[in-house]
Amino acid sequence: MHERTVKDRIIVADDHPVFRDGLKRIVLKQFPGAQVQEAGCMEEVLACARASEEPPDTFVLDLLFPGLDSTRSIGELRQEFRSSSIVIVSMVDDAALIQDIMAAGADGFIGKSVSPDEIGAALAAVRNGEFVVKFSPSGLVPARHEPPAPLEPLTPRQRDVLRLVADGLSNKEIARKLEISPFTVRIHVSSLLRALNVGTRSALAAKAAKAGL
Amino acid sequence: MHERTVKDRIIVADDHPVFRDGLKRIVLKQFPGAQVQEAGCMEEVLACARASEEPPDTFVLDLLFPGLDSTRSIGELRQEFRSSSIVIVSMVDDAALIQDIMAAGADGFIGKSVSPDEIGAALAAVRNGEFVVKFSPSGLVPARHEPPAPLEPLTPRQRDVLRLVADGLSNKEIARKLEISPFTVRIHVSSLLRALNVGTRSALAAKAAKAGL
DNA sequence: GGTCGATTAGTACGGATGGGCTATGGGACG
DNA sequence: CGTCCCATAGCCCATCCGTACTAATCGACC
Repeated sequence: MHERTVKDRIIVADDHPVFRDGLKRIVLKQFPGAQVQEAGCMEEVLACARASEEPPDTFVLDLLFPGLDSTRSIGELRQEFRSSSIVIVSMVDDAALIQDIMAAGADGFIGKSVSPDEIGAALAAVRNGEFVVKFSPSGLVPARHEPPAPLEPLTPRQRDVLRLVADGLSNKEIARKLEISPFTVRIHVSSLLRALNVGTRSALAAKAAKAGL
Repeated sequence: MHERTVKDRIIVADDHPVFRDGLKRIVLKQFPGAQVQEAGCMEEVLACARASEEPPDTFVLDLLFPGLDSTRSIGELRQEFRSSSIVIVSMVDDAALIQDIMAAGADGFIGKSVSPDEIGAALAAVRNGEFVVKFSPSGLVPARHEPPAPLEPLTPRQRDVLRLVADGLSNKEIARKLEISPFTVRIHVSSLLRALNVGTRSALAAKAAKAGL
């Protein structure tokens, strides 16, 4: 199928220059004579790919926009360049996302946490007709994102009070600011202590501060 | 102040090998004779940093875990290595996050989308004593450094107490933990209130939490 | 209409907090 | 040796904090 063993054309796309450089070096090490073209966005990728009569041999693409747009772009790329290899390199290693990407027509998925040598090997494998999914199963980048969550079940007034507690104001000061009675402020503070499951006003303040107010 | 012009020690940390390689190359290009050590996680960073008698000259750190944990780690690093430069390199360029990071004691913030040359220039600027924040392709913003020095003049014992205050512990509990008298704890708390120029224990907790303690 | 939750307001009480004061011992620096 | 800073410990006292209990108003929901 591929007679052209002399000069591979490989497009490397990543919006982060440093990473793009790194990927280019990996590719060149793996395919010494290859013609590597760089792109910083999807438009550049398409422009590069269409610039030549012959389709590129391999796309090495960062997940520019982690989301549904990506799978869509991959699908379109697969439509237009049926014989090219498409390898996605990405920070996130969410199993569902990977499945979507492979289903969209990618030939390989490689996590950025994988070492350069392994990335090179994976590229070679894909170039060889294999389908490769390779990322860190350990849990180095589980992309956890819970900080903005714990303030959800609070009532609007509770959030008002919490903000001011986090500023270090006393109940009396908070009362003046909100134009309510200090007694009422205490009610809210007490309910906040229960709601956030802490025992002191200071823990409340710390928790609020850490959660981004 | 720095007589050691011959051999800088620079620690480059990023959990993504490819990016780490790229950063290392940038650093070596900017500081040709430098001794560059690589780390893939915070533990390795600390191990490297403590391995030598002399503190490292510069830390170049990826935001390993985008979130509050990072500011905390930075704060601790700043505590332990007062004279080192700390430069954070990160994908995200959220203004609030950057402010938190600088407040936690970093000397510079650089987005990964910035070109290698500009990253090198920024590192040189920081090495030169400047504070640099650089992310959007637009420009270089020298950071002001009055507010970002909140925890510097504290005594070790004050920091001990502050950490526990930020956890929401009462004076009595802190006394038990530190095995000192509650009266003594109050002394430290009072001094902290004056030192950090706040009026309440809660403001203390919030400030400590924001500063990454 | 009845019930529930959110918000408001109050009283009473025990414990925690923070300022001001004094005092001792150990290092560091000159 | 004197001085300064840090850490320790204690006392007095005014204030603040948090809980418990009661109670009124309002809107939502059944």
